[in-house]
Amino acid sequence: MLEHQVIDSILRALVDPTRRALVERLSRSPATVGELAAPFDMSLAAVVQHLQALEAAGIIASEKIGRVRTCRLEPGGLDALALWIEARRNPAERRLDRLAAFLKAPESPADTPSTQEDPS
Amino acid sequence: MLEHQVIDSILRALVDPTRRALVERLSRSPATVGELAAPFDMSLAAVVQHLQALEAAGIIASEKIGRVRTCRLEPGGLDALALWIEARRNPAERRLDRLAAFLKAPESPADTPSTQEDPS
DNA sequence: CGAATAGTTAAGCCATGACTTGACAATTGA
DNA sequence: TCAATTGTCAAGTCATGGCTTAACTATTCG
Repeated sequence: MLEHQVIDSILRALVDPTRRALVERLSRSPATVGELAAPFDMSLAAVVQHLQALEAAGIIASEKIGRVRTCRLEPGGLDALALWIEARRNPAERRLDRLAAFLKAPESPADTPSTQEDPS
Repeated sequence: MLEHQVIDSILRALVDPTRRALVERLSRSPATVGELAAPFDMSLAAVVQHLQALEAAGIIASEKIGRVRTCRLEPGGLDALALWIEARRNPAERRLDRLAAFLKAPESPADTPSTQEDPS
């Protein structure tokens, strides 16, 4: 998945106030779907849909034991967005993007454009 | 404006890919509306609307000289979101929220609930 | 087993947001 | 002054996203 799309899904997840509240709740401790839904004035199904969006974005993870699903915050789930922001904060630090790309490169360090280029 | 709403408007601004591209462009250097619109396959009016959303969110600023408007990135425009993310990254640092609130408190440091409470 | 619990999925409704077009305003150059 | 440039505003169209209800699955308890 391209970094660009990762950031897109994170932002689409966080733009909803209910999902932000869920993230804030989970930043304190893990919780079950029922516990997470309780404070909200909406159906359980709606909360489940929000949780699915957060999980698809890699912001939370969950495990189902028996009939109960427990959700927790995914540690590095917001890193991509934090890096994007930091890169725009000070343009001089836009190298951070390359660093991030390098750090999570899968294989073949030979095909990276790196610093030298355009030998035409 | 409450911090909660600031974060909301920042996220609503950044969730659109076109507006993110505009921010990325402006993170390199200021530019006029026409220059900003050029790379996009959409009407100038649409780009203007995007720029208004970014400015309303405090992410960019602009100044009109003659008939040309020049836009630039607003230095601290993403700070509120960056702080929110940082606070969720490590729950132990959720004190950052209080710190941020304190630093931009207008007056009357007497009405802050602070740490002690519920003397019932 | 049978009923209650906990969650999941699907379908549909409705508000919001992104884009278009067209009319308009204001500045600048010939 | 007239025309081109640069942007702005308003109204309307269309797709997307958030919520609901209803039907359904899977687990636990009596």
